[in-house]
Amino acid sequence: MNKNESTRPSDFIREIIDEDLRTNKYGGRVHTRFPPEPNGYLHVGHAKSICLNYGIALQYGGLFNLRFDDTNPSKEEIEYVKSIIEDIRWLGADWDDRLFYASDYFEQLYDYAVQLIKKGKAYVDDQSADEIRETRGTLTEPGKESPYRNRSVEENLDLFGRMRAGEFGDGSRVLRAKIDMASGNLNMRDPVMYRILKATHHRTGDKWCIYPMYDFAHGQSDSIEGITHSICTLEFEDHRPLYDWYLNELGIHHPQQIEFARLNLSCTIMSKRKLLQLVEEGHVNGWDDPRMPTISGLRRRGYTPESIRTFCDRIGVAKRDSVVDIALLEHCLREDLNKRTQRVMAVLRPLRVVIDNYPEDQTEELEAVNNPEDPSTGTRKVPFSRVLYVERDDFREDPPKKFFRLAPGREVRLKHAYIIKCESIVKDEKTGEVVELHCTYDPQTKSGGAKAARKVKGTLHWVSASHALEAEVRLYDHLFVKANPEDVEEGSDFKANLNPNSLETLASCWIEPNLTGAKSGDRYQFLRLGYFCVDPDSSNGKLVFNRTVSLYDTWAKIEKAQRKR
RNA sequence: UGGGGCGUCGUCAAGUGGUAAGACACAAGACUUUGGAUCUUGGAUCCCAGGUUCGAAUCCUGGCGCCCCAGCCA
Repeated sequence: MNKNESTRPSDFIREIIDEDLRTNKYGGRVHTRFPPEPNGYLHVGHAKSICLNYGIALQYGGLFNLRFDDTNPSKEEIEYVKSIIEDIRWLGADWDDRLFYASDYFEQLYDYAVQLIKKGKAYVDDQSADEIRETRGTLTEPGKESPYRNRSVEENLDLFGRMRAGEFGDGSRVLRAKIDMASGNLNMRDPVMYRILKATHHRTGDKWCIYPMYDFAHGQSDSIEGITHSICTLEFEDHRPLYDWYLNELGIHHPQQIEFARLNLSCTIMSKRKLLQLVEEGHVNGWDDPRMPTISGLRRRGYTPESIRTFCDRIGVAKRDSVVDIALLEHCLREDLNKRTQRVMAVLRPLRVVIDNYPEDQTEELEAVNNPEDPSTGTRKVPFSRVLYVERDDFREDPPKKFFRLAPGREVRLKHAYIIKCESIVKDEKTGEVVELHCTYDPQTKSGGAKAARKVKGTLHWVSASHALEAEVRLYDHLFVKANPEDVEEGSDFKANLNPNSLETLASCWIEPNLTGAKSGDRYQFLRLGYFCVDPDSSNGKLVFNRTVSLYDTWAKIEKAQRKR
């Protein structure tokens, strides 16, 4: 990420920060954080938050912390903290040595709780979870005060100490803040601060058997770290009064919580719970399945961190619920890949072509530009010979209007090579399927040659049959068929909208020999087809490619329009 | 019938009383040895209704609509 402010849009959060800087609210400091709970993998929605928080720190010359909100040992795992760290690094955010965990603060948090008890602002409640729920009231009715609400400070102190000591069973008691059971804001109706959970924590082990709730841990952790602007999503708006209450009662450094709308993307889902469901029920092949909106999925798919950052900049930051068209993400991807990716030829659905008038034993090394967008990347040699493969889609026995590709009697240019003409076709006797094309080439039309200027309507990519490498190619499409996956019939759920064709595997494709030795993660543009990257499933013997995103396909659009007529 | 938010082009999103940026998508065209890339062109009166004002998307009043909250989850 860079701090190029001219391209960075302003938003209401930066306006608040500008104002705080103007009034010297935090002594000119700007300090943000990203506070993930390690109970799942990060997705693009998190990327938006990371880019926002890190971007602001960078822009204002401030600091950015990574802090795991690990206050619920029953849901959290070390596997998730590892993946989260890896993903944020990959995205390009940098927290220097400020990697923290809410669990680092358990002792301090405990002390804060004791302070509140001493102030008469917190009490131990012996009611069961059910009783607490029942007495919380409803959206329209106030709650009832707990019979234990007015215990003495001494008794509360004693009980809380014994809770920590492990004298009581899970769920038998909680520590509650004493606020207002009649508040219109349910979060203020004596919220639970600590619960008893005899579970092993991935960092603190069995040291604790009481754990702070999010509301009690989050704001105080922000405070301890000296955070100035605590940026979170809209659903925490209702929690801000509580966030403020704890900090005010404790009289400690008071960051400002600011809420923004989380990212929603069309044709996919962002709920961690549902993503987990897709993984566990085998609808996808893991968290890093290239169809997943997870950072690890996007990475494996071939997305660049730059393209994701650009995307996050372009979608803006606001407070209204919104659904961003996934086409924008894909546009940012293509824009980046177009500039940086080497062009290469690959034939996904091969159709054999024999150039009848080309010498049987001859091979030419033709010069091919690596990237027309970046001449400094130079050229490479591509072998040409008598037997080639072209794309099956590039031939039609009975071509429709505006079809500029190969057909009986038609001429076409082979990229970097010659103009060829289709003289005859060979069909499978039984199925009638076209299995081979016989063509002639015009030696005068060699690319770069004297008479190369002759124009033909179409240009095809190709590969020399005897030189090409065989590869597996995985084509991906949107995970869901509807823009809004939740748009389903009564009684059904989002899985009904899963796209049955989101993955198509092509087992034997042919790619130009220059890709020998391509490594996992390497990205290429397959000419006229799209951007592809080498999947980690590749072995020495066989390369496996993921289609990151297709190229804009004007012909497909024309054809679709023709079908409508 | 409680509390908290939000409503500007198909989708995001600027605009902060002076006469509706930009991006994506879409459509049309130019160019092209990737039907790629690139370039040009096109389109919103701002949820509704009143009001204030010379002038309102921006201010006031009243509606309507959408989202979030009743975990000892975050």
